[in-house]
Amino acid sequence: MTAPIEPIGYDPSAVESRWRQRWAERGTHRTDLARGKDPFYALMMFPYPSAEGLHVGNLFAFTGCDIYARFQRLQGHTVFEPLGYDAFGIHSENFALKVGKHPMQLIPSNIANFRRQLDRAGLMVDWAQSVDTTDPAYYKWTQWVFLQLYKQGLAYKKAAAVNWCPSCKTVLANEQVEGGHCERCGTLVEQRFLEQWFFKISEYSPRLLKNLETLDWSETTKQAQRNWIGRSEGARLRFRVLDPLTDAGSAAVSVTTELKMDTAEVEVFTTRPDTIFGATYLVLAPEHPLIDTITTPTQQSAVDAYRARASKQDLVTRKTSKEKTGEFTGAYAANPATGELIPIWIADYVLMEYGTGAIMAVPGHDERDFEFATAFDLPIVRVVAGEGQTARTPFDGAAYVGDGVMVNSEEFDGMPVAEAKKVITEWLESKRAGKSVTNYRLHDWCISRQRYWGPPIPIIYCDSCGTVPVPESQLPVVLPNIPDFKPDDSGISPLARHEEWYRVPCPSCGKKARRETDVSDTFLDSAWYFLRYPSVGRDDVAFDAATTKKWLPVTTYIGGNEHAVLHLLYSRFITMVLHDMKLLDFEEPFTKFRAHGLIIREGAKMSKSKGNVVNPDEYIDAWGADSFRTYLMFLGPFEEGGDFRDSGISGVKRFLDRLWASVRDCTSEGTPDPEVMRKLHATIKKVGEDIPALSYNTAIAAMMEYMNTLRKGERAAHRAEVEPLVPMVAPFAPHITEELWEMLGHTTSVMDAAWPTFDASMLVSDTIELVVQVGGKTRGKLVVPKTITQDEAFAAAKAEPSIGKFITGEPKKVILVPGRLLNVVV
RNA sequence: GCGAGCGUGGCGGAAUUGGUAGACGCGCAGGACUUAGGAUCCUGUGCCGAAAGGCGUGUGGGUUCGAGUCCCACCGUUCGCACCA
Repeated sequence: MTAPIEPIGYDPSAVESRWRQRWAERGTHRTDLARGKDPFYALMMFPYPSAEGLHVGNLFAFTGCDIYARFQRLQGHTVFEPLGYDAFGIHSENFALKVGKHPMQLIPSNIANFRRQLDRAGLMVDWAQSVDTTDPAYYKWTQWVFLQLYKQGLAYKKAAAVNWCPSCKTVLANEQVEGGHCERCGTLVEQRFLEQWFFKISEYSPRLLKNLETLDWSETTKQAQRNWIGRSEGARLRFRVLDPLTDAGSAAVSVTTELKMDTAEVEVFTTRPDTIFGATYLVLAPEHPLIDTITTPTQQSAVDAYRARASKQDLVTRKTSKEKTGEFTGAYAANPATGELIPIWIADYVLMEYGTGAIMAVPGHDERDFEFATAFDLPIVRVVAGEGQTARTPFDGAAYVGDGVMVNSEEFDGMPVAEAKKVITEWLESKRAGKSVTNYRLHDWCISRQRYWGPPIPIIYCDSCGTVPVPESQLPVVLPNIPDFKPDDSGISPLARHEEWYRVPCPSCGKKARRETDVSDTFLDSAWYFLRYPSVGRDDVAFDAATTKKWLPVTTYIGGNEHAVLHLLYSRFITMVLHDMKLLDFEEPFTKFRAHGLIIREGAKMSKSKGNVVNPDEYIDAWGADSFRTYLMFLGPFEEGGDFRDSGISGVKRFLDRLWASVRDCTSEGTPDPEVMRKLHATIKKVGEDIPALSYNTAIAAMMEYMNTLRKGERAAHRAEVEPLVPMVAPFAPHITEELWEMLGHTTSVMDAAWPTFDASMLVSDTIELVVQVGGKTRGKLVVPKTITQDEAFAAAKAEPSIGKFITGEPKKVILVPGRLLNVVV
């Protein structure tokens, strides 16, 4: 980096340390939660306190939020701006494993380091209301949240697949699987079924989707949630399985009469019920429970082998590999539309967790089915004809997925696809072969982690009473400090190795029982933390009713779009559940959400391997926090991020130096310059509009522009010209502006000053600069009265030689845009 | 593959409803003050051209008196999601 040889202008380190101290002494950043008027809850996503310390990305986000919050305070709101630490989870645990330290040792020192760095950044954070998710006083209530869901029947246990490393004998998160191999030992990862706790978030799909319409959120974030929830309309259709022993191969069998009532049925979900006449086979997911019943003896061993292979494959590669594999079960089902027998296959391109885990394959009109049918030589029938196609148009190596009319579909031939969807579904419904349904992609939230570094799930298993929730009075279930927190070859959860911990009496019958040894997902810690901040200190409740009513929902939430889906969706879900329990009077936690951009450097993402990581400490040492903050906001639109360059920061420092000098040298004698005052009012207006729109870069540019006007030709500013600028700069550069505010004779914090108001009458002028175009090309400009008419403007343009010379002959047309422009068409 | 966004000087980036393209900053050039300047201040700075003038917002079309902005096609790039039936 290019550090300055010596700081010029004002000395940031002296000013900044002085004000940090005064803020602490005076409690400038404390929020009067009980009595504050006009509450404004400005929330930023809390960080994971890594050992590397604060990242510029964190600081960029926090500064952006802080500016917004400070602006709201200057507007007269009582602002609450809390910050805490999201310190549980696999990141901390993996790092602890790597450096061979215990997370219980590591996290407090990481937090202390973060706090030191955050303090230097000049954030208006009320540290008295902080949270640390690893503090038992916090996770007591995380466990309480779990119990509320359990009470509502929204927490349940079921077996689900996890990535399993047979060599490390441990569960791996998806990000620990690299190309199907364990990132630690390189062994091929398998999947394994474990009993895990789930939250029924899928029940809330329609509400989570519908409420999005009412939220003031970044459109990209809303769209990401919509995609994730994945609503699709279609139908569930039932296919009767024929008894393979009696009917296999006899394609002429009439399906309607000869079937017994107890015959198995395959239910599929499809968004294209219209193509039922083209369904030439069925496919079940390898995990489908019906496979055992329907597979014929001759196919049994092949099917078993395929299922074994599918289960060996790890979850990541299975989902990304596009190659079609499968196996025939030997069984057939009847197509309810055609009555024909179609074979039932199994293949891993069908996912058990979506829809019904089974599909009807329409190879003519679905690319995946087409690939599969081609690979296994299954029949492909056209049932939709597009423009210029007929029932007999051959497929040119690909499925036809476009629009068109039905063909080869008996009485539905000629019907447009959209209409056929409806009509054919109704027809199938009347035949009791299906019904129209809305399906959601969103599946239940697995909150179990077979790990150490998280809050223990507050459940006890008793041989007599079964699953017993830990009574709320016994919370927290404290995570024990065990030295062997590593997942090792002994089995599943590290806590499961500690009998002295998991052996407890049953809370209901007192007999010997056993604790749940899994911990909960980090996303649960962060799904409710915003409820806790205002109620920190209350040991008796998770959140105080009156305080919550006053301060929530969160007024504005600012954070990274990497959490657009999971964190934000989980927070919404938990809030809805608590709302339904009448514990909250709102069901959406974040009224307004804005996603900030990403800071890159020299066009590339910052990463240790590229060696382009910016250490905020260095820059704050060299330039001061005020310059650093302002520079971060100046380098691009906040919502898009920007390119960090060492060279750019000097311009911002110069701006603050010039502000300093202007205040120091300002005079109260004489009168302010009217032109400067006009510019001042225009600047007040512009900055006051830009900040709430998060257009920080243009707000700073406007203030710089004003500074140029103010000091043009080395003039000394009048006090009235420069004083209003101080609170305007304050959100960006809080330390220096406190100092300047004091220099101007004020005894209270600049944050308790009012945002300057602008006088709209100052902005209007009697004359305007009229741009004159001839034939659409700009040829000059004229200073004219605002009320000029078209004829007058034309005459004036013609009279001006530098413009008039382009007006040759009679104009075809003259256009006046009042107050702006005159275009003469020749 | 699907979805969303973005392509503007040497660089980061500005541009109401279509109405002076390049604000602001960096860099660069010239000057002032200086023993000195990598500090500070002032002036200039899209490209070509001596000038007049011409050309310019990824490419090619279109609408319009007028397009960075609107429409169509394409190219490049970034970020999500990814066999979701």
